[in-house]
Formats: sequence, structure tokens, C-alpha cells
Amino acid sequence: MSLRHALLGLLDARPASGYDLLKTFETSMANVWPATQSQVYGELGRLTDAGLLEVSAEGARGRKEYTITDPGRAELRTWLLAPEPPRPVRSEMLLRVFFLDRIAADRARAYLTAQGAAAEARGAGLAALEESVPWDDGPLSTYGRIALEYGKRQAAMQASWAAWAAAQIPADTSAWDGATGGAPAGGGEGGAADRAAENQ
Amino acid sequence: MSLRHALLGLLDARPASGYDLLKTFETSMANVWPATQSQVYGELGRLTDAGLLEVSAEGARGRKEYTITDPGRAELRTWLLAPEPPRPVRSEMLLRVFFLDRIAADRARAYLTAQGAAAEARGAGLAALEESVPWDDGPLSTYGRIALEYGKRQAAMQASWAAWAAAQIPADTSAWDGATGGAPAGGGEGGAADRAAENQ
DNA sequence: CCTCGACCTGTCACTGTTGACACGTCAAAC
DNA sequence: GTTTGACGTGTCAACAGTGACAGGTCGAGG
Repeated sequence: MSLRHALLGLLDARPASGYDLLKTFETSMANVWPATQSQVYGELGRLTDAGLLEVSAEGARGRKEYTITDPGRAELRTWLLAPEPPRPVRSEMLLRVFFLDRIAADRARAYLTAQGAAAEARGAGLAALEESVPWDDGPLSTYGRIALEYGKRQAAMQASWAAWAAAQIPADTSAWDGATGGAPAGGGEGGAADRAAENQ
Repeated sequence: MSLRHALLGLLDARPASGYDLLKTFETSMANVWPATQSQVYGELGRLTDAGLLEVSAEGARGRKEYTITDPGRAELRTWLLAPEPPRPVRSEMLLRVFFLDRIAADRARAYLTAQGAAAEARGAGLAALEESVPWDDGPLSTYGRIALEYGKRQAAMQASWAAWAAAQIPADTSAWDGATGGAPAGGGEGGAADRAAENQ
């Protein structure tokens, strides 16, 4: 339930409407904790019912400005200071890596290379972002930069890992493939069943 | 819907029961694509209904052994070769970083230091795991090692980032805190509202 | 005057994930 | 002979997140 805390954190800085918050989730928060419209409006309502927020003003076009309450601030601080139970990590990319021996070695290498390129592009995007932002010495600049640096380091790590990984793949492991779009021609190849059991 | 493909990938290597697969999700896959019992059994049923799997044998204690079918293999290959739409990334840790200016600077530093220590521990755990696994030169060893290497590099990156980040925090940004467990004493400090708007 | 784009709020059905519950069996140790 | 523990299957309620739908308002430009 971290969306709740993202909302509280944002509103602790300054009051805002759902629409305002939505913009933030599409920009600043997009790489940290994305959220959709339905989620934001829904959670704002629940937070208000729970007394952690209140509607401090109603403007034109039905705009509602939300303000954090004292219980809300307390909740935010509690969350910030609380030890975090580790969230389950899921990586579709690594899942694919696990099964890369099912396709031809050059395809597998191509996959990793593409991942590396994507990571580099991501890194370049973040570097460009860093250039374009007018960093001052306020708290948001300090912590925003720290978060951004994480993204840059992560991208660099992925790129170098992908290059290394592509080089680890031997000349050929399992040969067959399925052409670009075609279904494998059926038949019982059955083979490939003698792999070692676990790797943990 | 990657659980589906994880199941297909596992069963493409060798037939197994839900229980067998569950063990794998608790060990090898735990750091890549964890899944609970209800998910595994449920998905196996759906996959069988869809004709991507079939029950190849029924053993003692109601054990059902599932085998991948040709359509299942085709689906797996298609997925492996398909370009992946990027999944939304969520990091509760980075979300906290965004709001770290709400607590005292030494607390913020402590948070980052703790993150670094946790990352180092994770890295050490993976290194120990690497030692304990009898790597051969089979495909599972190759790709398992590649995935493991990712985890190690990720942990190292997080540790060094955390150290760097802790050093970025100035002597003090915002002063107040809320003691170890106490609620903030209420009152309208209101201040802290003049932060720059966006950072994207 | 009208249209268009930005503003602004909300709901709904669906999927993936979680955690708890519920049930029954077989082998080995006591 | 009974208990214990691993084996083995399944269901259910609840919740987070997604994407589409549905509606309405205000200001500026043609």
C-alpha cells in the first residue's frame, strides 16, 4: 500500500488536486511509483474517509484541493521510519534469461544485446533529464538527484551485465528455433530433457 | 501474464507436478518470479484447459504430472522471441528517498546506510549460493549463472549507490522528527511548503 | 458563436497476487 | 498403533493495479 504514502508525501509538501497529483505521477514519479487515474482518485477518497486527508478547497470545474491532516502526517512519518518488509521482486527479463537455452545461441545473444542497448538508452535519457533540470540546493533537488543517480547506475549496470552475459553464451547450446513467426513444426523432439535439476 | 510462461518453461525442461513446481518457485525462481501455491495450481488448471499442458500421469496421493504440449511449446517460443513491452517499475525504497527530506538528516543517512548494508548482505548471500552450486557446463548452468551474476551486480550497485547517497545529504535539511515511535506533536508547522515544483 | 484542448472528477470490469483455509495420503519414527 | 512430517491437491476473500468508459467545465482561438 505505498500509493497511499506517495500521496501523503506529495500532499505533505503542498496541497493539490487529484489532477495535479496525476501530473506528478506521469512525470516525477513515473520511474519510481507510477499510478493511474483510477488509482489516484480512488485512494484520495479512501484517504479522506480515513481522515488522513481533507478537502481544503473546492475550485472551478469541480476541482477539489486536498490537504494532509495531522494524522496523515503522522502516518507518513511512521512509514518513513518503519523498517520495510522486502517486496517480492519480479523480472520478466531474468525469467526469459532462465529459458534462453530453448532458442538458438545467436538469438539468445541478440536478446541480451538488445537488453543492453535498451539499458543504455534509458541511461542516456536519464542523463539528458539530469541536464535539463534546474537543480538548486533545496531538499527536493538533493533527493531527486539521488533517486536519479540510482536510475543511471542501474542502467549502466544492466548495460555492462548484458554485454558480459552475451559473451558467456557458448557457440551453440540447443540448435532449433522456430523461424521468425512460425510455430515450431510440431512433432515430438522431446529431447532437451536431461538438464540438471535445480540451481539453488 | 508471465507466470504462465514460467510454468511452460519449467515444464518444457521436464514434466512435473504442481508440488514439484512449487518447490522450484520457492528456490530457483524465488528471486526472479516468485509465485504462491494458489497461483501455481490455478494457472496449471487454466493452462491445461487451454490445451498448452496435459496431465501425463497420475500418481499416489492424487499427484498429477503435467507435460507441455506442442501448442504449449509454441507459446513458449513465441514469448521468448517476442519483444517485451516494458513493465512498470516500482521501488518502495526510491519512493522513500523522495520523501527523505521530511525526516532529520541523520535519520535519512541512517536509512541509506541500512539499505547499503542490506544490499551487501544480499550480495554475500548470492556469492555463497554461487559457491554452493555445482556448476557444470550445461545450459542451465550457463543461464543460471548469468541470472545470478545480475543479482550480484545489482547488489553491488545498490551498496555503492547507498554509500554515495548518504554522503550527499547535507548537515541538516529539515530539522524535526517524531522520536522513535511518537506521533508528531500536532500543531500547524505548515512551513516546508516552498519547495520547487517538479523535477521532471 | 462554436469548437477544441486542457482541466477535472469519477466508475467499472478484469487480471494478477496474496494469505489463509480445507482436505486427504503415505512412510517412517516412536 | 499412533503420531509426525512431507507430499499433494484445491478453494476463497480481499486487494492492488490496469484500461476503458463516462461525464462535465472553462478559456482561448477561429
